[in-house]
Amino acid sequence: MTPHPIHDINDDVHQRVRLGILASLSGLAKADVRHLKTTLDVTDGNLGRHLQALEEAGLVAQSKTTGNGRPRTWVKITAKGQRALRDEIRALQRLLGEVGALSGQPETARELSLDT
Amino acid sequence: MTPHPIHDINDDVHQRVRLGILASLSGLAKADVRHLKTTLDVTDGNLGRHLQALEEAGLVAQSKTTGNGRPRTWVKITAKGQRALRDEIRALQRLLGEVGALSGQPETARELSLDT
DNA sequence: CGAAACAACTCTGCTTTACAGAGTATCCGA
DNA sequence: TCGGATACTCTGTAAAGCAGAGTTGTTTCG
Repeated sequence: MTPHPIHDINDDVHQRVRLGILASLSGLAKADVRHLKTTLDVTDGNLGRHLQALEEAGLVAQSKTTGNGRPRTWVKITAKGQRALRDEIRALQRLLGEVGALSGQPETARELSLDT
Repeated sequence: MTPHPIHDINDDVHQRVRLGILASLSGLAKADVRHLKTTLDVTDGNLGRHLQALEEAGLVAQSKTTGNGRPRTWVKITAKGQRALRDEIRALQRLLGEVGALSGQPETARELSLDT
C-alpha cells in the first residue's frame, strides 16, 4: 500500500510563517529581513525564530551588509530550500488531489470502511 | 496593502494529520475511524485527539453504529468543514502562486528590500 | 565626540500542540 | 460469560508558536 502523502510533508516547511517566508523568497535573489517582517506581518522575535529554524535546517542562508545606509540582514533561499518547497508543493498537490471539492460536490457519495 | 495569504490559513485545518483527515473525507459520505487510522497511519489516541479538535471546530461530525457487526464510529465532514478545506486550498494556491519554482527557475533574480 | 534612532538578535515566559502509551468502557462472537 | 476488538480518555513529555523586553551594534545628527 502506498504511504499516504501526509508523510511527505516536511514539518520544517509546513507551517504558516515558514511557508510564507519560503514562498516569498523563492522568486528572489535575496530579501531584506525588514521586508519579510512587513509583508508577512509578524513580530520581530517571531520572525527571527523562524529564520533561525529555517537556517538550522539549511533551507535559507543569511548574510549581512553594513556600510552606507543602515545595517541590513539579507535572507536567501538555498537550493535545499527550493527543493524542500517544491517537495512540499508536490505533497500538497497529491494530498489535495483527492479532494473533489475543488470543482464541485462529491459526485457519488460513497462510504468507506475497513472491511468493505 | 493586501494582507498576506498566510493570514487566511486556518490553524485548525493547516496541520499534517488534520489536512489528511479532511482531504480523505472530502469525497466521501462518511468513513470508518479504523479506515482513517490505517490510511493515515497514526496512533489511536493521536487520531482521536485530532478528530476531537476537528469536531470542536465543527469541521467533522461523528456518529456511531452498533448492532450487527462490530461497533463502529463513522466520521463525516460537515459543510463547514468542506468550506474550511476549500478556503485552505485557495489560501495555499494564492500563497504558492508566487512560487515560480512550480515550472522553472527564477526568471529574473531580483532582490527586495524595504526602501527600493 | 556624544546622543538619539534604528536594525536585528537573544532571552524569557506563556500557551498551545502533537504524540505515544497506558488504562478503561463497550460491544461483539464463540 | 469469557476473550477479543474497538475506540475513547487520560497523562506525561517534548516541541513549537508567539509576544514582549532587553541587548548589542551601527548609523546619523547635533
